[in-house]
Amino acid sequence: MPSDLEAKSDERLIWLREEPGSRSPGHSRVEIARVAVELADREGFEAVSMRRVAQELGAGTMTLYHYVANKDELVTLMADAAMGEVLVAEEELASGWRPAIAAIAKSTLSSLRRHRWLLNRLGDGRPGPNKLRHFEQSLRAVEGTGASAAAKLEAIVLVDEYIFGFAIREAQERDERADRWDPEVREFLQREMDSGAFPQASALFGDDLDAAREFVADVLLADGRFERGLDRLLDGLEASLRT
Amino acid sequence: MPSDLEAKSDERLIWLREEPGSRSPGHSRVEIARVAVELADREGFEAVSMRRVAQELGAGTMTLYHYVANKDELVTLMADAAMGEVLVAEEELASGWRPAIAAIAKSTLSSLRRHRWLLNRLGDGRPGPNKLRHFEQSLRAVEGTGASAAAKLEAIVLVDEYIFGFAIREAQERDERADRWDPEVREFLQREMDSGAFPQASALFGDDLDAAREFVADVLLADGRFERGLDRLLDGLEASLRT
DNA sequence: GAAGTTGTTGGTACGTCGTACGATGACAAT
DNA sequence: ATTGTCATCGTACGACGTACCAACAACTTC
Repeated sequence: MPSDLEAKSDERLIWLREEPGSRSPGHSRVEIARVAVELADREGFEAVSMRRVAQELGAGTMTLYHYVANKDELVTLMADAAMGEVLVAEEELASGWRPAIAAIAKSTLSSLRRHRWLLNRLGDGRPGPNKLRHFEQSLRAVEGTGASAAAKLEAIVLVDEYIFGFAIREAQERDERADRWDPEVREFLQREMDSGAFPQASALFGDDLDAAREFVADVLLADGRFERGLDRLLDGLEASLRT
Repeated sequence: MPSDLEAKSDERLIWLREEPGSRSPGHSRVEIARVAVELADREGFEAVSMRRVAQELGAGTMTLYHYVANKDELVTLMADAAMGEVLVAEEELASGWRPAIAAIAKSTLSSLRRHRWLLNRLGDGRPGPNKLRHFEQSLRAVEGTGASAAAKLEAIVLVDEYIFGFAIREAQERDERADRWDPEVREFLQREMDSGAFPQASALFGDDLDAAREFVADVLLADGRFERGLDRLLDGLEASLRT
């Protein structure tokens, strides 16, 4: 019933199976993951097929299955590789919980920006080594607050949720702007506005839809919007930690 | 480069093409969307194939293509149908901006809960009629604040982002709990904790991983966590609106 | 009525995908 | 040399989205 894999799995979790290596294999999981991530970054997630990744590696398709049980595990590897990039330098953690959390948050966001395909895979939260490391860092960041375990956990999760939400909306907005304000969409919106059914939206947008589009993009992609929202969240958290 | 459709499209946007109807067709877009949504809710998003939806409808596969140009449009229809459910009753909007926004937010969350597959499609923000209606409602909700257009927009988006983030994390958590705390994952975590590389996490979790798992789920799935986070956000917004 | 037009249906087929199966080659131990 | 096992990957199967087109049905025009 859960949308994901039905788990045939007499197989063990990938993190518990060590990768082949006894007789000098030609590849490795990290190499495969790296190639797959590069491919996804370059040509989009839907370009990542077993055949294509194998080709990119200069190997036969089925060779991949010696390193990975199925495609889902490949994606798990990719996601964990990306998670490895969000770890921040140790010094960043030393300067109080707010800057520390902010640093981790910004690093997470920039990883999500680099790897947009991650956004589609946010739903499946299988923890991997790098996700654990990230979690550990987050805990270190809030160590000094003296808050309860539950409060710490909730704070970390709340910030993560904000990051995901922001990244999704931002990517969406960027796509829309990159599509150069598709005339079809424009026509649709124009018609809807003219119908009179959306007085508030019409008032907000004015009569010039193009200008309105520009305005929306400017607001949503404005520099510092992420930091501003994060600050609001941290303000709320700080207040609730003090009580 | 954007991961989505390369837009062959001499075709027009689905909302600008009226659906077939001149000679009493056997189906309709809303019917198709309804069936597809039910199927996705029941058996997960990956069960939604053109063949399967057609079968569910008692029609031939290719018949669908008379109502819809391709699968992507079917999904667009599904997403907009789900958006229709987030509209709230008019009275909810009358009682001040905070309760109004909160009502809309809760309605949005419950739609995301009913249709988990929506979470995977959050990235593609093609606006449909129901999304416009939802946006209009949100604007009505903040109408009384007297804030600038940009501030209103930013506020609405910020709340939406929180909702998405929350829904994603919650679904993840629910899945993990529903999988009955997979012994493989448990073994992996146990090993990592024992490695000594995660002192903070170890301290937080204690030595009983099962109890720790329960604790985390309790915190993250606690009643009212959504409302609490939302309140924090609205507090921040309220403060920033006043200045 | 008949004939023509055109909306509606869906069968067949092609190229893609994930991957099961099993043949082949390469190395290490005997 | 022989054997066993690791590593590679060709072939094939059943799913998928959908292009193409033949068939049918309903309305229009005479």
